[in-house]
Amino acid sequence: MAEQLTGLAGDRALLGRTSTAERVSDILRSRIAEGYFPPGTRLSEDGIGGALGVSRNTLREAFRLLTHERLLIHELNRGVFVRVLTVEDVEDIYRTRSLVECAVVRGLGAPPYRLDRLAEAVEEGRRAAAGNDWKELGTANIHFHRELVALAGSERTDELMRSVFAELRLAFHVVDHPRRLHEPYLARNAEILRALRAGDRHGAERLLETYLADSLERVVEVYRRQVGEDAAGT
Amino acid sequence: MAEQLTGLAGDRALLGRTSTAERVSDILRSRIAEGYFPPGTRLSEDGIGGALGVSRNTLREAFRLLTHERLLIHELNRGVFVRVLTVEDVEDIYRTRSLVECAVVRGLGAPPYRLDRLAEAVEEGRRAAAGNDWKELGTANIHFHRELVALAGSERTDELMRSVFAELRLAFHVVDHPRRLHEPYLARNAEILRALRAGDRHGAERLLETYLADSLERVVEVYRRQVGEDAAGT
DNA sequence: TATTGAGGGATCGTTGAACAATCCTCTACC
DNA sequence: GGTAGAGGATTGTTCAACGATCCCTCAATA
Repeated sequence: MAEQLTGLAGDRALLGRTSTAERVSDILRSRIAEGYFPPGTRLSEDGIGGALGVSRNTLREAFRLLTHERLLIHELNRGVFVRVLTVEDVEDIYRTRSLVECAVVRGLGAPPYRLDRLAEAVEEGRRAAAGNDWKELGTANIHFHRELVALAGSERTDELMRSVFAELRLAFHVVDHPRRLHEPYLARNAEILRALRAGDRHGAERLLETYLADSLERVVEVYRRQVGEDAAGT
Repeated sequence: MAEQLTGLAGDRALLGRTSTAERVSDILRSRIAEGYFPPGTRLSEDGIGGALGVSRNTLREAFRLLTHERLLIHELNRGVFVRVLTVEDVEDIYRTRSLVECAVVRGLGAPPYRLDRLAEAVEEGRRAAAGNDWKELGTANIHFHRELVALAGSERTDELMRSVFAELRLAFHVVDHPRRLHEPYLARNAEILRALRAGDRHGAERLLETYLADSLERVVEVYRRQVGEDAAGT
């Protein structure tokens, strides 16, 4: 009986996941991720609440969840807006990524490492590239780096970086040439994976460091141009 | 005129007023931090709401904010409780600290560094120790490490670690011998500061690494005993 | 023409109330 | 001693209402 109960305890997470606010935030999150709500969009309580058929309180809780993930910003008495990243934000995101991701690789113990999920992310990227789905490739890239962080085995670090990656996606949605932005990094992800497979975490760290520096440069370049255009259009 | 306006823009943060829920959560956060509400305390909606004179809805909003910060946990139909960290939580906190703090020190550029705030935290610790105020010394220790992280100059990293340090304080409140827990590290903080002053970031990183390993060991040791007692008492 | 100020509509912030669902305690019972 | 059930207390959820704030419009003024 005892082991049956402890086995059941694992299912509790599923049972507790029935919150309406979480489901609403899931919907909004994917809408934002797919660009349906572009950065800067205001999400009105009445509009969204009416469309989804949930009460204002529930919706506000969903907003709060997404605000905590930095996908929305909340302005008092004005409502919530899809976050618009500044170039400084993008730079800070990469600063944090470089700090944490490199530290994770450096802090890996002796090989071998559990790289199956990392390899799966590379495969996912290959499939996306083969199908010319560049947005999907961007998602796969993010998965790769999330799995990289997961190698540290720290729940908190995972959560910290998850929100950073979610922010990064906001930046990706502003740019209009996803292929130029994501394609070069597929090969470099594979390269990092190869280095880790060989047990060369030092080499992997170096690769990662230049990877992030290059990626930042490119994102900022494209991003700055895009933001400039938007500002001119306003 | 233009430069006056850009100068004014910096004051906008001050202007951004806070909602009632935020103010309530500020109050509760500092109460929790100072140990007024020890871990495990149940915060009843009626009790707190009545004492603070806010409605249940507003209070629940404040609870949600703090739950997102991991300071409270929410049990369905039972209410919210001040979080009780498990030993695994403490270990994960230190895992994250070690990862990030060491990475920050390693990632410092060429000296000299802006160490005034770090030095101020050490001074704060000295004053607390001189006054035999060991809880205050724990706070000063946390300040030291927060300022250490701030050297990276990353807004996101700062915020990430702020919540980790807030959690850590929860652990500190469980132990009953704060002197044994905090006193040894005052000298070691000063030592790290000295290494950084000398521009020896490599040495500082090594000091920090052993510091965190030792601190974790001691906290876990004391913590495990305390938690064991509590479990026996229940 | 540009700026200022008043007014109105829309939206958000907060409260209070209501009712359902759940938990906890205490009692009665076997 | 252990169990079942009743009752009270607390939380979960929704709704309606009102005040506060923001934004837009428009007229008055320099």
